[in-house]
Amino acid sequence: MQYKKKLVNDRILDAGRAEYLKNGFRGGNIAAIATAAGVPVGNLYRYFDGKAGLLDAIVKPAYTELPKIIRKLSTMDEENNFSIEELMAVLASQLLQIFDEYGKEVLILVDKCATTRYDDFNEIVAKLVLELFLNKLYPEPSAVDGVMAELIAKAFLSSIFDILRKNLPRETTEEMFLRVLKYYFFNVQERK
Amino acid sequence: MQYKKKLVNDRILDAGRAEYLKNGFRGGNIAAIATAAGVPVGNLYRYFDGKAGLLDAIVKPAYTELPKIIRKLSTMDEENNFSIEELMAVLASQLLQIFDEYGKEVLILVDKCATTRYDDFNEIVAKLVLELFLNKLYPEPSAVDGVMAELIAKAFLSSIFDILRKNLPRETTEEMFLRVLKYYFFNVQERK
Amino acid sequence: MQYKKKLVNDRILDAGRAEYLKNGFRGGNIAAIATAAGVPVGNLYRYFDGKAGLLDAIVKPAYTELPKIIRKLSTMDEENNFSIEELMAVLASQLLQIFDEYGKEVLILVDKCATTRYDDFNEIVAKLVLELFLNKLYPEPSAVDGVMAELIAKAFLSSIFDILRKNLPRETTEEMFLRVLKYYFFNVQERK
Amino acid sequence: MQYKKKLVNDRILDAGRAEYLKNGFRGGNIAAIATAAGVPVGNLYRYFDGKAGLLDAIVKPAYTELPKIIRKLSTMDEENNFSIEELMAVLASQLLQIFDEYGKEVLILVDKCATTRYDDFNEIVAKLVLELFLNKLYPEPSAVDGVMAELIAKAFLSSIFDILRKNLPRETTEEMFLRVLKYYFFNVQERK
DNA sequence: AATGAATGAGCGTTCATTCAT
DNA sequence: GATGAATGAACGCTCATTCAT
Repeated sequence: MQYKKKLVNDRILDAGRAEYLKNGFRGGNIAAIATAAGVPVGNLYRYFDGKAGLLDAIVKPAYTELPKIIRKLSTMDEENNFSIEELMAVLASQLLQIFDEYGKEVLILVDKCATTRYDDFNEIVAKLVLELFLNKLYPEPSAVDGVMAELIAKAFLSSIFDILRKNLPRETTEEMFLRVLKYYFFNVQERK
Repeated sequence: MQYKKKLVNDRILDAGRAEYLKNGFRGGNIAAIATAAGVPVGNLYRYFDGKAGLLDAIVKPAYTELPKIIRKLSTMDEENNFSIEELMAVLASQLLQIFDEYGKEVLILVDKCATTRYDDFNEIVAKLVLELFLNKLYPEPSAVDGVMAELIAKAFLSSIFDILRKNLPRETTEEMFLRVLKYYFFNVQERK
Repeated sequence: MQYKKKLVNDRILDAGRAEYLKNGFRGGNIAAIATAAGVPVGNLYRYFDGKAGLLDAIVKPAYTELPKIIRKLSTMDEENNFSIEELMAVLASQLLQIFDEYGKEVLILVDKCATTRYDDFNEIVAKLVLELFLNKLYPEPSAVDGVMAELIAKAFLSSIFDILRKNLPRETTEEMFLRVLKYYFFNVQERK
Repeated sequence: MQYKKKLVNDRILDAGRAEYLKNGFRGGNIAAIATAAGVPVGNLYRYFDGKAGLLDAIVKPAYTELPKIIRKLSTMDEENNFSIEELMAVLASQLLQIFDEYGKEVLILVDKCATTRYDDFNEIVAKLVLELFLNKLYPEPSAVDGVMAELIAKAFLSSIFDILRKNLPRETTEEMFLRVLKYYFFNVQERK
């Protein structure tokens, strides 16, 4: 029973991921997911706790992992006192790794989870990125600097997610990541 | 009684705006809008052409005006050959004006119009901003430059909309607009 | 007040007649009637007792008059012992007269009063016509003769109403009435 | 479970047929049909495409078959040059057959399909019957003959449908059909 | 008395979820 | 455990009728 379950489980996850990515959580259709997965609706409910439960299963790992990685980077940074260039390089490689594993899930979180319990994902990640760079960008931030830093963090992320959306080859993605990082975080103080 | 109709009309618009902003178009509930407006459902239909018609009434002006203003800026730029600093100043003041009038509406357009006829708003505006700045940022763009320019246009807009979301006092908003413009478009070539 | 009322009253009746004739009672729209009559909806309700009451006002005279006339014909026939030809002539002229006054109303009764209290109109009139002719057509009717007579009465009426629907000039209508009468009631026994 | 689906399907069809026959298409109530069929509303939509789709399922075969049969009769007539008596006999038997299969459906088509896509049924059938008999009734028709022929075709049909409405035993129905045919189409020229 | 805005029950339809087999 | 038919609450919308002005 368990080995069979794994297969069905994955087919449902695949179909759900595709459906939620295409139509969002609200617009997503459980019957369509079941059909795409080749599973009767009733059975889908044996594997997942309904529409919301399936979303959980698809999206929760990415929802917890991405913040975790950025937090780990923060502690690494505190320990090593990275230069901004070093931080950029590490962040780029870490993001790449996450997206290799959770690319679609992240896009669902970013774009398709309005009115779900995940709709704070953007805020959470932006706040973490902000913390990561704030003291490097604005060592003694004014009020306006603080707002700016927040805006930059969000915009940086939205650019990163835009790249992700483009589904480019891995190397191109990597190059774009680095250019974007440079664009956002290089010589920021001179641009005040 | 014209007075009264105007009042009801506005109450419905207000309630609709709030509902769509909170729950999006799909998630928005007509009965809830009617209740919030203090109007029975049926009466709402005397004022607006259903759920979609109400969205039209709320959002169409912003949907047409914002692109129009950017296009006008493009022709002004062609005529006067603005420096990037001049262009930034004019754009900032124009955006401020639009947002004074259509702030919430723009946010609905940006975030809450998936699966409506307005879901191309972000693309349209991004493309126009891109055209506005492309030749100033990358006079002879490479392929990667082109992608970058597109990313920057989108990110710039998302920052602008983030500011809008913050609902800051007008002067602060203005200052943030200018800082953001500077952040995005100043000395870009040196950041390649 | 009373002289004004007459005018408004008639405009509503006209509009209602047209609407019910076009769309039937169920399909008829009170707001459309009010608009066509140049009267606010609310006022229509001061003149008539709603959608059904307006139908009453339009249709009741015809609903009572047409049977009355045929009944009168029956008693005349009993008194004078008309030949079938004479009866046909009198009936034709009487019907013409009724239709001059209640043409549209009869058509509403015939075609557009399904599910109203008038939906027995066809039955009632057919039964009366049947009585009028039965003893002349089948002096000693068998069971099948009785059914036939009923069918003929109904069919005769439907032909009469068809002519009415055509809205031909009065003389043509009259000629058609006579031909139809002749077609239905002449030498019937030889057609058994 | 195919068996079960068939059963539910038929229960809905039965309930729909009864409801449409009683209240017409417009007046028919989907919830009432579902209740009568012992099915929740939602399930009805798994079987039929809504109110209109259910009407289609009930009525379409009759709508296409009855005209088809009359057309086939027309070509048979052209080939064999039937006498009017022969034509009458064939028509009677064909109609009987259709009504055995589609009796109620035809009555819905005749009386209860105003404002649907089937509301031309009476016209279509009348025109076909007219074509079938016109040259036999009035080989060289005058203008008035033409109108008369049309009236007769319609009245004949309404008599046929009246018989159908009576729900008589099959043999009686057959006898009535023949008498009606004889009544309408025998020695017509002598009744001018 | 006149006006037309307000009212809300009722409709056809959808779809996440449950349940009988 | 697997299946997909069954379930019914909830939605957007209509329109005959009422009511405030």
